[in-house]
Amino acid sequence: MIEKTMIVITGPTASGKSALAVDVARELDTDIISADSRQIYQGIPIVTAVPTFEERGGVRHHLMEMLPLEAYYSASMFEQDALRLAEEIFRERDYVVVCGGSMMYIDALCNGIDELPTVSEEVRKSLMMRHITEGDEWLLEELRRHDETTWQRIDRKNIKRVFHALEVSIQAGRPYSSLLGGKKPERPFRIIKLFIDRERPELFERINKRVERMVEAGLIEEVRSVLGKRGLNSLNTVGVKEIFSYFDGDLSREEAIARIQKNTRVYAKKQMTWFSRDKDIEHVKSEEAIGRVRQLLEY
RNA sequence: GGUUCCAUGUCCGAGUGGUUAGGUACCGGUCUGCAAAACCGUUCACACCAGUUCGAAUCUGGUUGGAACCU
Repeated sequence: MIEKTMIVITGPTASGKSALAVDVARELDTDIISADSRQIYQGIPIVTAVPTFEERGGVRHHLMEMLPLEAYYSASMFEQDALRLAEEIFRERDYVVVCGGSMMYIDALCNGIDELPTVSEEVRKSLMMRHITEGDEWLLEELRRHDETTWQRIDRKNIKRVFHALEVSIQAGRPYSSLLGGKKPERPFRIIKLFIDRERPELFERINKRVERMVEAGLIEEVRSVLGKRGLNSLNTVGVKEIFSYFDGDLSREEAIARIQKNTRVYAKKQMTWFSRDKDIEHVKSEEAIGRVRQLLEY
């Protein structure tokens, strides 16, 4: 019998992941699980490039447009949801396709992520208040008190991470560092991880064009419709912040669009950097990708 | 044609005789819970030509380019 196999398709934004995933899923007659931290939200399909009905080619897509913008979500929650879905799909199929560019989500799904307590609103709020009044130095001292190990090795300029390590330590009642380093879990299925490579000039060209298409498709109106919710993390997204600046009058329409293109390129580069050190990933050229999948699955 | 003003790295932008502005992009990197987040590193200048000076991005003259106003 065939070993259950998860085919993970990732790559920089605008590299053509979604289309490839649909091709593969159709060929294998299975579903797609989206691994995208923004497409999971409802209300911003244009700016997050959610595939249209036609683009989905009849393939069922999971974990897409399923949460209100206010909802909290994380890599760990994604791991749980994706594993549960995969298990369900594997009951009837031998394959499942995962597609997305959210680096940490893919890492959590493939390699697992340590179990951490969910930080309560009370802990988070009170820490936030004190941080505001006492400042970064105080926060660092607190971290040192609660978790010397993490204090030693953390990037102390990255206050977001300092804050998180501290809030988890407080919530757990033990150092954050003591909660890490769990064993890499064994997944009950084979994982094939592919990264779509594209020449940088070509990728950048695709990004620029895609942003233009988004504008034509109603990007600005879409962002206007969520203007009242600005400030939410789900809207701290390339393509949304720049249009907010345009509404504020800080940028002209053209400047805003150019900046979206620029920031999308920056994001694509981050994705490339992240995956460049993943030794389990296979880099494939976009035009060779489908052939490589067939080869790997021994057709 | 005349008068005045301007000319700084990809872009924005400070400096007005003598140590790195800064930001941003590019390039490179970090990453175990909001990750399309957050953070870090390197590189890149003083429009051009003369002159003054121990020393000029900074002062003087000219050249080129630009802006505003006048005719």
